[in-house]
Amino acid sequence: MKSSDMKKKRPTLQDVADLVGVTKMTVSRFLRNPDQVSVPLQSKIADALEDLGYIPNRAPDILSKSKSHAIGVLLPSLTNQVFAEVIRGIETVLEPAGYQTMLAHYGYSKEAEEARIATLLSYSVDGLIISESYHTERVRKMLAVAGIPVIEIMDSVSPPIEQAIGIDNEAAAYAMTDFMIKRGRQKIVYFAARMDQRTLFKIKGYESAMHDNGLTPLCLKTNSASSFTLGATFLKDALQQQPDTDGIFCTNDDLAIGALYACQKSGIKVPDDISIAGFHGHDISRAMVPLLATVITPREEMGRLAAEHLLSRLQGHPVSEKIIDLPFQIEAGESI
Amino acid sequence: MKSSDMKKKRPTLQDVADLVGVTKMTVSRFLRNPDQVSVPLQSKIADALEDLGYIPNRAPDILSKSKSHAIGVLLPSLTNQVFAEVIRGIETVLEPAGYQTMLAHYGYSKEAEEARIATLLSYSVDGLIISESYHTERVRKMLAVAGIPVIEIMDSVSPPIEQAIGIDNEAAAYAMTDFMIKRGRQKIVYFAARMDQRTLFKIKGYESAMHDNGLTPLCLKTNSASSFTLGATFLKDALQQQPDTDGIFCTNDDLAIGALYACQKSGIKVPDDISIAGFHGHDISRAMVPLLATVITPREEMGRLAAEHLLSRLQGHPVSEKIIDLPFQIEAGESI
DNA sequence: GACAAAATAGTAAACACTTACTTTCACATT
DNA sequence: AATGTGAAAGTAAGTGTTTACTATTTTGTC
Repeated sequence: MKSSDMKKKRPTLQDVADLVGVTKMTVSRFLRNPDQVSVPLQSKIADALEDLGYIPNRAPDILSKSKSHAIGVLLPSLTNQVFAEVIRGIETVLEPAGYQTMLAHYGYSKEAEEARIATLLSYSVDGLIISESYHTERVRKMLAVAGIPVIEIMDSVSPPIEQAIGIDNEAAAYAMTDFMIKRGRQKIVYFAARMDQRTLFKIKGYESAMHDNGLTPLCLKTNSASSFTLGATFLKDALQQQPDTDGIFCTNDDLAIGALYACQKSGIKVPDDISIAGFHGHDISRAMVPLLATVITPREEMGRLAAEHLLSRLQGHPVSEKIIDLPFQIEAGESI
Repeated sequence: MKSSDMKKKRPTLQDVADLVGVTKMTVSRFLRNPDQVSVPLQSKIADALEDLGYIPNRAPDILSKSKSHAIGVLLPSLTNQVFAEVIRGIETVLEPAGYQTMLAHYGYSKEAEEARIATLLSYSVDGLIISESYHTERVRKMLAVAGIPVIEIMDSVSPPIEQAIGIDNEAAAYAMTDFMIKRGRQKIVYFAARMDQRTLFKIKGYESAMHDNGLTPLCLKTNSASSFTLGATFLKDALQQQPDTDGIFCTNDDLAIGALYACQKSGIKVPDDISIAGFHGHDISRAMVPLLATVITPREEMGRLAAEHLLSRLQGHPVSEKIIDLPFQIEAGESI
C-alpha cells in the first residue's frame, strides 16, 4: 500500500514536531505557554500547527488524569419543555467555564438510568447533574465509586445523595390547591401525567390541601406523556366522573392549556364555570388570553445553580448546603 | 501517607484482576465475551466486578482507536423550541445505537462556532451534526482534517460540506406568503427576529412572493431572539408604519402567537381584520383558539434522519444523497 | 499413553499527551 | 580560564484498555 492510499489520520503533536524538526515536547510546551520556547521556534511551530490544522486530542489527558472537562447531564426526557430550559441554564454556566456537556436521557426507566450513568461515567465525566429523587442501589454505588460531584435537580425535599437543588413540589401543589379553594372552588380535580417522583409529590400536596379543607380529592392519572390533547381528554373524563367540577389543577401547563382550549371550544367559561391552573409558568401561559394561573418555577435558574455549585465543588469547595430549596410563586393569572 | 489516607481511585481492570488472581487480559476477555473464559473464572470475575463496582473506562479505547462512540451536536441556540425537538429526534436514534450525544451551542457567533467544533473534535467525536449553512474557512479545514462524517441540518438548499438535511426555507416562506395573497391579503408584513441564515432565506421567499404578485413587502427586523412579547411589539410597529396592514407572516410561531394575543387584547379580529401566520407548527399553535396558520416543518424527523444518515455513514456507507429536502406543509388553521 | 488440536490464559506493545527529570549550551561571574 | 547559572530542548515513563502474538493446559483420538 502506497502512502497515498492510506487514510490520513488526524495530525498529532509528533507530526507537527517532525515538520518543525523538534520533539513533540517542545510543541506541547508551545501550546501551553509559548514563552517557554525560543522566539525563532515560536513562529515555526505556529506555522506548522496552522498548516496541518492540528487539533489537540483530549484522550491522553483524560486517560492519565481521569479528568475530561465534561459534565454529564442526565434527564428523564427531552420532550418536556421544562428540561429544555434546565439544559439551557446548565449550558449557560458550563460553556463559558470551558466544560463540555454530555447529554443523556432515560425515559423514566430505572434500568435505562443505570445504563446511562454507567455510560457517562465511562467517559470520565468530571461531574454529574441528574434528576429525580429515587435511585437504585446500583446507581448509588456507581456514583460512590466514581467519586465525582453529583447534583440532583428538580425536587428539593428527599434526602439527596450529596446535594439537591430544586423546588418543594409538594408544598407548591399544596399552595396552589389552597389558593383555588380560598377563591371558592370546592370540586377541584387534579390532572396527572407521567407518574414520576415529582408528580407523586404534587399529588400528595394537592390531596393534603383538599383534606385539610374538608374536600374530597379526585385525581385523573395516566402514565403517558402530557400534551395539549391529553388535557382535553382529561377534561371530558373529569366532567363525566364529576359533573359539578369547578376547578382543575394540572401537573403542568401543557395539560392546563389543553384543558383551557377544550373549554373554550365547548363553551365552558373560564374561570366563571371552571377554574384552571397549570404548573411551571412557561412563556406561553404568561402571554395567552386568558392568562393562565400557574405555579411559576425557576427552571433555568435551577440549571444555572446546579452548574455553578458543581463547578464550585470541582474547584475543591465542599458542599455548601445539602438542599437548596428554590422559591416558587403562585400566579393567579385570569383563569382562576 | 498511609493507604487509608489516599483518595481511592476508581477501580481498573487491573484491580479486578488482582482480586481474582488473573491478569487484566482475562477480565477484559470476560467483559467482551464471557465464554472466552473458563466457567469457574466466570463467576469469580463477575463477583469481583460487582464487588468493586467496576465501570469501564473509554479513554484508552478512544486514544488507541480514535473512536469515541460519541456524536457532537452543535446548534446555534438551546432557547428555541425548534432545536429542542431536533435534539429529541437525534437522541431517539443515537441512544439505542449506543452513541452518546455531546451537546454544544454557539449563540449564532462564528468565532464561538469555531471554538465549539474544535472542542468537540478534541473529544474525538465519531461524527458531527451541525446547523446553519455558512461556515468559516477554519471550520471547513478542521472538519476536513478530522475526517469524520458531518451532516448539516435545518436548510436544504446551499451546497453542503458533505450532506445536508432540512427544508427549503425560501420555498416554504414563498408558499405561505402566496397562500395568504391568494386568500385576498395585500398588505402583508413579515416579522423577523434573530437574523440567521434561515431567516434570511425566509425573507427572500416572502419578498419574492410579494413581488411576483405586484405587492410591496415590508419586513420588520431585529437581531434579538423571538418571544411572545416581541410579537406584540412588532404588531404595534407594523400598524404604525402601515395602518392598513391586513396580514402578518412571522418567522416562527412564537412571534405569531404573541401578535395574535396582542390582537385579541386590543380588539383586532383575527382573521377578519388581520391574518396571522407562523412558522414551524408547534403543538401549541395546533391546539390554540383560533388555530394558528403555520408552515408545518418536520423538526423531529429532521433530527432523526440526520442521526440515521450519520450512523449509516459510520457503518461505512457512502453519502446517499447530498441534499435531503424534507417536505413542509401549509396549514391554514383559522387565523388566515 | 502419545500427539495434535483446541481451549484457556499470559505478555508486550500501542494509542497521544504531560509530568518530572536530565542534558546541553550560552553567557556571566570570579 | 574555570565555574556557576539559567534558558531551552530532550528523554522516559505513565495513564487503562485492546490487539496480536505466545505459552500453557486440557481434551480428544488412536
